[in-house]
Amino acid sequence: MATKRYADEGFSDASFPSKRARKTGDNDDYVDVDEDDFDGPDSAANNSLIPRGATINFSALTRKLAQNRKPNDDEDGPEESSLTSHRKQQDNLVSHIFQDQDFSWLHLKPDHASRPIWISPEDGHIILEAFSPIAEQAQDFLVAISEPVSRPAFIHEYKLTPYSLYAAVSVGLQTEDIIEVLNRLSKVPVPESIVTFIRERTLSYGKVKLVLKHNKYYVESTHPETLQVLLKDKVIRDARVHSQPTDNSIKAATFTTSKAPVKGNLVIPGTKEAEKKKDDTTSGKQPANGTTDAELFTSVVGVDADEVDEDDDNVHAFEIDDAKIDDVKKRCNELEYPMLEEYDFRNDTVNANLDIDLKPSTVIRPYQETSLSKMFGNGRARSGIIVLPCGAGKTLVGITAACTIKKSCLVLCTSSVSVMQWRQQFIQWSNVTDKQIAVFTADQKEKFAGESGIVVSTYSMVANTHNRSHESKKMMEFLTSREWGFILLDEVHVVPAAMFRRVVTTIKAHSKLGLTATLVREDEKITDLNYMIGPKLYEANWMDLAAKGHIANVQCAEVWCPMTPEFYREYLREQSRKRMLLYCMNPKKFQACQFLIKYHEDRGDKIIVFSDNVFALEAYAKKLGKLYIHGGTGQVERMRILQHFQHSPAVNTIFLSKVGDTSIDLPEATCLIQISSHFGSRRQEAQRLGRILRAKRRNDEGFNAFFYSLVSKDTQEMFYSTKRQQFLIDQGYAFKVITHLDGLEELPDLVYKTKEEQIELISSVLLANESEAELGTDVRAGEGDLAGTITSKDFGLPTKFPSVHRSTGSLAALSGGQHMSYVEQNKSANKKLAREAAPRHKLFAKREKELQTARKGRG
DNA sequence: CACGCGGGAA
DNA sequence: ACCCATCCCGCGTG
Repeated sequence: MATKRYADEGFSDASFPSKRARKTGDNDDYVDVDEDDFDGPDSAANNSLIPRGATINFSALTRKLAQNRKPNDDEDGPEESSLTSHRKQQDNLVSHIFQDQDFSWLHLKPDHASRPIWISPEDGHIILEAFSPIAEQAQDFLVAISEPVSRPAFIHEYKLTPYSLYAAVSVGLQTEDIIEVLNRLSKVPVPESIVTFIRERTLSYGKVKLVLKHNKYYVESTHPETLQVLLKDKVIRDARVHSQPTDNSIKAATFTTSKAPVKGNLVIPGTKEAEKKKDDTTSGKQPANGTTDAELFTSVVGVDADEVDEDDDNVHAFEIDDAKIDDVKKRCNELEYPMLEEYDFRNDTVNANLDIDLKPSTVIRPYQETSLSKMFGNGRARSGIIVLPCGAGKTLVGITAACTIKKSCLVLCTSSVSVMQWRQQFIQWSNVTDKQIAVFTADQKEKFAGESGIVVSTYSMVANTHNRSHESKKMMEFLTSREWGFILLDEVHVVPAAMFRRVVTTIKAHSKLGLTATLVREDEKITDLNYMIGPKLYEANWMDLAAKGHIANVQCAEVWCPMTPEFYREYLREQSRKRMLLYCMNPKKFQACQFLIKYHEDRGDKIIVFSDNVFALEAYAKKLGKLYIHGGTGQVERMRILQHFQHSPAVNTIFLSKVGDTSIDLPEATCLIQISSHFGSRRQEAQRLGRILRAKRRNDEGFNAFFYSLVSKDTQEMFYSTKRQQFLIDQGYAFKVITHLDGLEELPDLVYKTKEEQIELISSVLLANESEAELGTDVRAGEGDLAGTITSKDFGLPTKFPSVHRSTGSLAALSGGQHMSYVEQNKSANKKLAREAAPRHKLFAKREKELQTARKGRG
């Protein structure tokens, strides 16, 4: 094996990794063949990831290179012409996927077929062949260094960003190792531009840590020169504490040097390791290598962990005054050396320990263990964010982290319902006692007894500045006056909101863990989290978890409901707000909803129907004779309805408004129907889907849960629906479009079957709308607007109305012998729609312009 | 003091 | 371009 060979050649000294990286980082390495490389076929065949030592078949190589020439090269002869046509065919296929991007000029490595990734030199996008035998390991690596963009079945897309690289460095990866592994995985040599980008972005990011150790704060780095740079700054220099009074000029150049932290004998409770430890009394040995950072590399490229970590053996640090921490942090951000926070909780003797542990019966799942190993990989608690889908056990991850740190812990949630849930789950999974855990909300203001404990509260409780009750003030003093070992931020995607971000600064916590299922917002504030909390430590792949049976396998579908002529006429003449009501109340949608409920109730499913619009919610639920909950429903009534839904065989369907998105502890459901889905919130869509991910029974059909979006055809809903689905599509969910529900017409007691009923529905909608409109100060409809004219007030996009692209021709062909007729809505088509609808990014706009002028020049 | 209501905030 | 939720507080009852 080539790695071995390097060791034999004597490169295994301390500088080995960077030396080797320099060698392989040279792109020509893969094309230039020196005789050293002809060392037999076995060396390459055994390990597809070895860049050098591959047997190179020259004719194959030249053929490869020829094939990768631009297609418009001149060709003659009969053979070439067939080749040309083949190439054209290929080109069509490829350009369909990659749009206007053509990278066929890139040199493929000779053994490219066994390497699973491809890197775009222009924008740092990485394409992964998910069907590669080593895809899983490659995925582990890619998740660590880049941002997952899209992960459908076969081809995954990732993107290198400054943040992702920041995160990579922070979990312990080194610049040259990142480049090296990328190079080994890649079909094409890692482009120079990308190498430069990685070097630039990892030069300062993630290199500096703020560590609390033996109750002193240290600025720590594996690179002494980085510390020197920081000390050139006055603010930081002034914050420095010299342990022994020595002459500054000499002392300034020397740092405390110690062994780099290792995981050592830290055991995360609930893991297999912990299980082993219990049986094994002679537990002096290092735990089995399976969770360390270095393992990442071993699994991917077969480099020994020792080799990779050699640079990392020592860390250098200087102490700083704890009163000046905030100044130093701020200054480091300004200097572009953001400090990662690490908490050496095992050596914190000032803050009292909290005697909690997981119950012996509690065992965590492999991916939960993986996410926690990213956090505790070096034996300290790193601050950061863990992204897991709903129903995958985020709470247990948080609780396990708290049980590992064993210090006072503050948990913050978005609603009081989840406050109670967290408390309940803590008691369920760990041996925490009633006295150790306290709740702080508007109606319960408890403190824990003793030195240490857990407080569960809401963001608004802690962030609130105005109008404090006396009790709250006292409680806030309690929270702000003490040092917290650990702060858990549930639904961390809400934290960037201007108000909530205050909590991060007012509470003193040594380590912060953010949990979320959907690290997306429609604004760009999500990136702020990198510096407010820490980097993303782990993100699970939904499809992966579904395949392994941890979360439900969901069939997603978009049901197109045509508008009745009467409704469509009203729709066209109305303003946006009334339009929404009209497409929600579309009789065809009513019928589709009724049909789907019947269909799934007959299968024995439990169904939740979501509607953002309360008017529609009430109308649907009443018409179809189902129970419903919305914001106005009292707490007691809510519980009663949910109880019925959960236990009574007579109640299999409930209707929910936005209350269902968060703040309701929903029982398990297996089918979900959305009847109103306007604004394009990807997060809401994902959150709703998450409501059925817990369902894992009925495995016989292959799918355990169903997710339907009912969409009124040729309305704005089509556009929003596409936008909303984007997050799930990126996670790998395929939305099918249902244009016809077979058997709907034959449904007994089908609602709104006659024209008279439909007309009546319209007038009730318009009437309700009138009275409701009086409350608001909506702009009245323009007097001169004619029916059928799309006014300029309408969303500003009249020419790009998405329905134009979505309408299908013949429906007859789609209705097969099945209960439902499906037509595949492919991902790229969805993406295309989204791209056309949304304003293009500057970069793309520029590119497009260039291409257009180029085309003009040619034609 | 346990409620239910209305108000303000975001 | 926007409604629906939540939260907290304070006040009034039984």
